[in-house]
Amino acid sequence: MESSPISKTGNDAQEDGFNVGHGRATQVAVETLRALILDGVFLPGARLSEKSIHSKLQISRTPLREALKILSSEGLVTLEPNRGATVTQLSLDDLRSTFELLGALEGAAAEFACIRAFDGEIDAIGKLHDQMLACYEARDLRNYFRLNKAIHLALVEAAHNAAISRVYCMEAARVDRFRYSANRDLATWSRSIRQHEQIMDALRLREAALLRECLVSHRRSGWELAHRQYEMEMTKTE
Amino acid sequence: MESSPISKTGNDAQEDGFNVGHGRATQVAVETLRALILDGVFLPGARLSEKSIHSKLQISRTPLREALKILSSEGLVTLEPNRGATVTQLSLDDLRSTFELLGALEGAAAEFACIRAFDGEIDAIGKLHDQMLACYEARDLRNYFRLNKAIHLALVEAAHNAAISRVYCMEAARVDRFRYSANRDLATWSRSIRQHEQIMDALRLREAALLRECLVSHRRSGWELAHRQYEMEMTKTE
DNA sequence: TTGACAAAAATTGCATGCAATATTACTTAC
DNA sequence: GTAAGTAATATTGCATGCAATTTTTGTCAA
Repeated sequence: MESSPISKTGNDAQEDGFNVGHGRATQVAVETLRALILDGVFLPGARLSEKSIHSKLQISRTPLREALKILSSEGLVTLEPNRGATVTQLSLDDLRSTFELLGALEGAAAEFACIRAFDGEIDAIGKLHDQMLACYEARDLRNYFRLNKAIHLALVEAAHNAAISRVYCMEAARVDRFRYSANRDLATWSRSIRQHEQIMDALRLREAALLRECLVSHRRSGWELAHRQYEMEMTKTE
Repeated sequence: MESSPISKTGNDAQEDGFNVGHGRATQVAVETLRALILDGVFLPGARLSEKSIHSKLQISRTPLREALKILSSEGLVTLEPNRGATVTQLSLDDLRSTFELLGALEGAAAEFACIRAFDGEIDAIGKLHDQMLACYEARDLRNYFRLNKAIHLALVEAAHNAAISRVYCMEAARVDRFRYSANRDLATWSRSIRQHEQIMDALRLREAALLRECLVSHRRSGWELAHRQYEMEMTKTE
């Protein structure tokens, strides 16, 4: 070797140590961006210019563009031809229709779960439920949300329907920010707890129609909270 | 101009006349590939190597790769790292779960449609229904399928729920090949017609529960047909 | 012939350069 | 000062070249 070692085609720009190797940059870009959007680091409406992200995340433009295309078809990012990407801004109608969709998915999942779930799965949901109750007693909102989300997901998965699970996860992610908002009074919180108690009872008895009814009602409450949260964010931003 | 006109960076390879201009290659790639996959030109399991498609469709690799990423998140294409893309092969379980999902979506849409649909929308569905009946009488299978699909779509759209419509279209496309298979005897066909009559009646009366019941029943029949079609294709291929 | 191993070819993944388009800054007339 | 027009700048879209990886081919020993 006569000259200094040339690693790749001008890869010298990448100075950080954790090069994940070949064939993962797009994947990394998708996951990083998705996390940043869902965690609210990139707020709705924010421009995601290729250059700014490139310099921030040290991801080259090609995998970045592929990632943006993927996130766009997930609905997290909005692409305008020759104008670049922005974080998708949900309209109130988007939010409403997505909540109705999630309700439909949970309702259907509930019926299938009553038929197909293993006893072990129901027990596992029961355990999550108990943990969630403990968080409620301790007024631990953060973990309450986490467990709440886990319960709803576990219930959907208990339906043993890959398509429903897949769509549910994707759509739920888009509106999570509004589902788990911090502004809830104790009355609202305790009502949610009571609904979850009913849900657990119906699930344990495998009463499909009843469980569906509980979930529909629960979701209606969830929508009202999300709606308020949405209005609040909008007025705050204005 | 002294030398011969240089158009773009070696764009001379593109000899066909219909250059759509700047900023549309990826879009074109997505739509072309999607059509080719859904029309069965590229069969499930077929490899979609970048080079072969590039030479066939005259689309350069960058927009092609972006298109494949998009189709992958739509579920039409399966990507394996460093191994390229293949047309997604649905397992029987994928097919079942997708049919169940479509049932859930149509069921929910039915209830919303009974509340929200304009009279004009219901009339329009009625017109499609009558046209479909005429195709049945004429034993015009091709147009029967086309109208059948249009009716189901119009019913979902009558729910005025963008999220449900979006997911329905995407998931329905993935399994269309199995829904509208040619191998149906007259008895099956006439049963489907009778179910559609009931659906129209329930919709006109805006009887949500009844309409849901009709759709669930209709879809169960559809699943049985699709299941048979799937088994047939599998045994034929083996 | 079969198996393991290695070289060669093919294929994917990524970085980058240039063209096309959009946006901003600037000039000038009114 | 404002509006319209134009030049300058920035940004996106795409083609291509090279590195990394996988697949195929070729070789030789058992």
